[in-house]
Amino acid sequence: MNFVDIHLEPIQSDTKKKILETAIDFFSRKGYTGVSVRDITREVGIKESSLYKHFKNKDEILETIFLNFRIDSAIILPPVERIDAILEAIGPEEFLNTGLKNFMKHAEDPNMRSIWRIMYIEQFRDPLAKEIYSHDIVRKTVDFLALAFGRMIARQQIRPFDPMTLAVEYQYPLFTMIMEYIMVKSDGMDSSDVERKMSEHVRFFWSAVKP
Amino acid sequence: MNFVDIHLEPIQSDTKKKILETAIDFFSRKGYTGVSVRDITREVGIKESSLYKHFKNKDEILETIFLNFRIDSAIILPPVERIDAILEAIGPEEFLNTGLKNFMKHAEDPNMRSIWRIMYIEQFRDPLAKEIYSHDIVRKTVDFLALAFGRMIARQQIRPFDPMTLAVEYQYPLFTMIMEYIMVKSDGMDSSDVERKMSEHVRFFWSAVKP
DNA sequence: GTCTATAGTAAGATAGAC
DNA sequence: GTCTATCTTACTATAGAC
Repeated sequence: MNFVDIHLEPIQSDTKKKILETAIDFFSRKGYTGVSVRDITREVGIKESSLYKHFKNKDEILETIFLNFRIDSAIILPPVERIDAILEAIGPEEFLNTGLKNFMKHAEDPNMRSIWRIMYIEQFRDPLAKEIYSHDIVRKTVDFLALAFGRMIARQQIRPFDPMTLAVEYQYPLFTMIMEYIMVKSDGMDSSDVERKMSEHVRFFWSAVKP
Repeated sequence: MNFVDIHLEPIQSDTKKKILETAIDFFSRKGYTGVSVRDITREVGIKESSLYKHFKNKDEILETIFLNFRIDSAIILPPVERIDAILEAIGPEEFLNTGLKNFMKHAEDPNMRSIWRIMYIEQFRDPLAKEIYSHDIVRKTVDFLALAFGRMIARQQIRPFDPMTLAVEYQYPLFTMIMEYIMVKSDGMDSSDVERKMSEHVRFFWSAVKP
């Protein structure tokens, strides 16, 4: 995974990258307040004082993680302007399946999954984490889907429900499943049950809305 | 709210109760590792050493919280044996609405909502919290619903889908909505949007499965 | 069951040599 | 950019007087 620092510059230094990856791993398992700078530097193999040559303080590490989450999660959804073109090309059922595939690709990276865990935890403690999760993930996704379902209805590709209701009905179960998926994978367990649930959901939803 | 200690004895002492409620409040906002014994005793108005007359250590406070969550969350669902009687009495749509009402009543207590936040946070860090949330909440609820939907199908009260699929389709969106509800309420914000989403979900689901 | 006092450890962070 | 050394504060927990 390619990280950027808080000035959006790519992180080149191996040590800085290792600090970040270790922090991501530890924060995701113990929470930000449950991990000390000592824990991180011990794992990286440097002294505590050296860490401060790479990050101003412990908080800047978390900021960096949040920033990279923002950037990398932004590409899960295609731009709103492309909705019509996509619906034209592949139809609504495949539209939904492709969205799922996009997320799965995004979540292939273990670092990314760990960052999801961090967002889940820190949203309760950190106002910025909460803002990022509830805005960049929840709201953005639901708004995008409401638009997409609106277009599907206009094209008579699905039955005429309220688009926002459809967006919630489609995405809210997925939010729970995504959390389960992140959990299962980070425990090194088999994820096929969760993935089956996701496919089954798309199927059920489609059967409920198809014309 | 009436708490019990780790030996299942009701907590009578006002100080012990105040320690527990303060811990619940603080843990729910900053996480277990983000709150010190000092933070708690300062708020309660006692010295740190006094806290150890009530709890063996910091960990025992968390154990007590988990135990009380287990006990109080267990009464959200009626016993499995009563499913048929309930379906007989009120029918499937009202069955679902009543389930929602039961949860809402359970979540009326601010302490209870704070404990839900604690479970959300600590499941990522604490194996016991994870076990409680994923078993006592997720699995138990879904299994209960699968049974209930199976009975509804046998009674021809809904269309014959796979009961487990129905359970997931019904409950997984609610898990996300419950989390939203807990969040919104603990921020002192208006919860009517989330509550509307819940009702709307029951309506949508019912329209998808009704005979 | 409260307090004062204190032990012993761990925390975040900095100074300055190399 | 790494290290040693250190500062200061904060942490959990206990001893013992009242």
